[in-house]
Amino acid sequence: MSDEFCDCNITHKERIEAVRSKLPQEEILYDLAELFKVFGDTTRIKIISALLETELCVCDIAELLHMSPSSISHQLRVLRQARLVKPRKEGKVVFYSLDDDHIKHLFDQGLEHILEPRGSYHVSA
Amino acid sequence: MSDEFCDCNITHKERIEAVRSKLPQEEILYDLAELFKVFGDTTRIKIISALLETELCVCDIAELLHMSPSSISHQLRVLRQARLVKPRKEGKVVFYSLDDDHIKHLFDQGLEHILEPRGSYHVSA
DNA sequence: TGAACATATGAATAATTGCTCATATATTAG
DNA sequence: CTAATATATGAGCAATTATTCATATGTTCA
Repeated sequence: MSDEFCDCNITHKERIEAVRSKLPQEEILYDLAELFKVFGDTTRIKIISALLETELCVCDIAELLHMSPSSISHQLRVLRQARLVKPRKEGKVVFYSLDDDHIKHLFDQGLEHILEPRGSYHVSA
Repeated sequence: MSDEFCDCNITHKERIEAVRSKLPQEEILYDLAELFKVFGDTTRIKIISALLETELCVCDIAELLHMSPSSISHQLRVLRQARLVKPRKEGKVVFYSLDDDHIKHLFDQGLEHILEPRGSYHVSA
């Protein structure tokens, strides 16, 4: 066969096709990876974690994380574009808060994985 | 004050300290970002999505995703180190499966965010 | 209007990362 | 043991990205 990407002889064609038919659309998986990528940065996770408590302005967050307002603003833009936070303008000040509560669920679900006791495979060996 | 990281005058000290006292430990947040980072790649999300259906060997996955066994093996190592997948050896063949079911919850929670209708802020404007 | 300030953004740079290629390890068959 | 095969891994390269610095935008107050 010419349409092989792996020179192995042992691939289970039926199993592969069964899985392929059940996979979400390419675009969905791409967007999903993009979403997780946004969570996958220490600065942004800290911002999200802080906004889980209360809304904060850009300078509050900068002060909280000991970082420059500029870098925070850059990261808030990423979070905005991912629909994770929303701004509320009050004069010169912009307050940010979380955009919906899926975010808390995602965050907590991640925490559970982090904090759970190690499985047997990883303990031994 | 000398310990300011933001030259703004408007930061709410009390609010910042209140949030700071409630933030998870630095290390927890770091690990959490690392976990999400693992989900934040298209190839790895596809692997996870496939393993949600059934266990697969390295070559199955390579064939499924039209990628080289080498690149899949590299990514499986990342997934292993994050305790997201576990190997099962059968002769020369190594079958991978998901390590626990937090993973499905995380995956589904992410999907919900992706698929939900856009909020009002993002729709208008 | 103009100065001060909070935030946003573009460009540049340093660090990270995913893939490829070459090679190593491990298992099975002969 | 040797050849063949499935997987793992190290080095190198190209692409992505988080931060900094300079500058722009927008709001308030005199």
